[in-house]
Amino acid sequence: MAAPQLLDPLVSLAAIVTFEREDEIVFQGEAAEYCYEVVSGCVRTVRLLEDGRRHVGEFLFAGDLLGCDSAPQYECGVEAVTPATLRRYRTSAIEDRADTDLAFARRLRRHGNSQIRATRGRLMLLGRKTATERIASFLIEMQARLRPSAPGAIDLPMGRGDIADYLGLTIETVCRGLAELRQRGIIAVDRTHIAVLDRCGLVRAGSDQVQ
Amino acid sequence: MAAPQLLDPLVSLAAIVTFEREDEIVFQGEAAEYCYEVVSGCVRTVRLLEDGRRHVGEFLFAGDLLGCDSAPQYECGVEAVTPATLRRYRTSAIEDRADTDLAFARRLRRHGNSQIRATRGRLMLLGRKTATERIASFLIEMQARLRPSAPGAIDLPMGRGDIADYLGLTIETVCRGLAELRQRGIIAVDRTHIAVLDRCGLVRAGSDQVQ
DNA sequence: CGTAAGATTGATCAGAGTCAACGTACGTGG
DNA sequence: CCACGTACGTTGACTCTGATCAATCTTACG
Repeated sequence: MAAPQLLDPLVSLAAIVTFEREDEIVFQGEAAEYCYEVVSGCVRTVRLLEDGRRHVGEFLFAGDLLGCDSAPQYECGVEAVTPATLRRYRTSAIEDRADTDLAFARRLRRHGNSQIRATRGRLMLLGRKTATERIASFLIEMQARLRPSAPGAIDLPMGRGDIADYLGLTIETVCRGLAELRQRGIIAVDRTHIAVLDRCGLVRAGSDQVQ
Repeated sequence: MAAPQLLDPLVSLAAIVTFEREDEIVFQGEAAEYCYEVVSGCVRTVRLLEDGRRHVGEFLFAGDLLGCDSAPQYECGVEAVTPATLRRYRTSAIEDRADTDLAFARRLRRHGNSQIRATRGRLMLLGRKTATERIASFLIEMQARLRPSAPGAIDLPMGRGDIADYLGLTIETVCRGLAELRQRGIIAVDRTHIAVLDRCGLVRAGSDQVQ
């Protein structure tokens, strides 16, 4: 997700915006005037069905981009998981730059391509993996994306409800999956803090090797 | 998925390749040298887990593009659902053109963005919708993408197994979901031929309106 | 210290998966 | 042209994973 320096050429055009925990950053369906780069904190994209079913599309951390897919309206809401600081760009500024700067356009294209690949990987997870496999895959993803405070440590900024909605499960099933991985000696769990004790076991539990 | 004329500027560089039903067009993991445009027929992208679980990423029809995300290897296999004709381009030809032609680069970017949006819509489907909702959404998608032989007619080129792997279900559950929609008077089913009798009912059954 | 929000665990339920039987259409060859 | 065989689709019976409902525990915070 991180796209180092992708928007650096435009940084002088950015407004800095800050949000508290649980603040609404973008509303689903609103006209998509801005896109964002996360400077610090964690945010989530959220979609709702009429009856209240909720889906978290992705979690975004420092360096990640948001809303750069130039849809006319935001197709999902964006909310702050933790206090968060973002740089806000006009969508048109990005488009204009891409329309005049080939190197910038190439980097934007590469970023979009890696987004597609990441999203497609999640389709297999949601369509075909068991609850425990999803949780193991999630921990592997977070370990790769979060700076560890100690080797093997994962400090999750989001609660169990967010994880559940990200993985297409319920809160209770997330708890039970974590408990199972703990009982198998693969991780240690303490609320937001996870310690990976057996990295290979975790990868195996996630069924992440294909073919 | 369709991107009218996107690759037209390169059409003189294309090789025409044809495949029979169930032929392998691209192997998962292979070096991604080519990308394709479907000229006729239907193809599917497929991913496998070690234990044989299968996921169909997408179905592609005439005008749709394939493998244009410039990954170093193909992240999923591609197979012919029906006899199919494709135009084959070197990935490098597309990249080179995008690196020198701003208008082409913009169209390629728009295409990628619409791919991302379509894929994200599928995340909600796989993560939060019931079997019958998935099937209703699938029929709505196919109705929009396939040329109808008569008003309300959907002639599915793919079998129940492919539909099941596309929706994260089993063959039996797909059959039962179709049977339920039939019993509710929303569709008529005859093997590959579906008739939509109650378009509004189908949309409602798919829970496709958000918020 | 009291309260509230979140996490965990247990008991029960239901939706989808599995296993199995049967039906139907199509293709091949006698 | 019919008989057979095969592949695919459908339906039924039963199972199981994960959802739901409920109670308890933990932690953070006023």
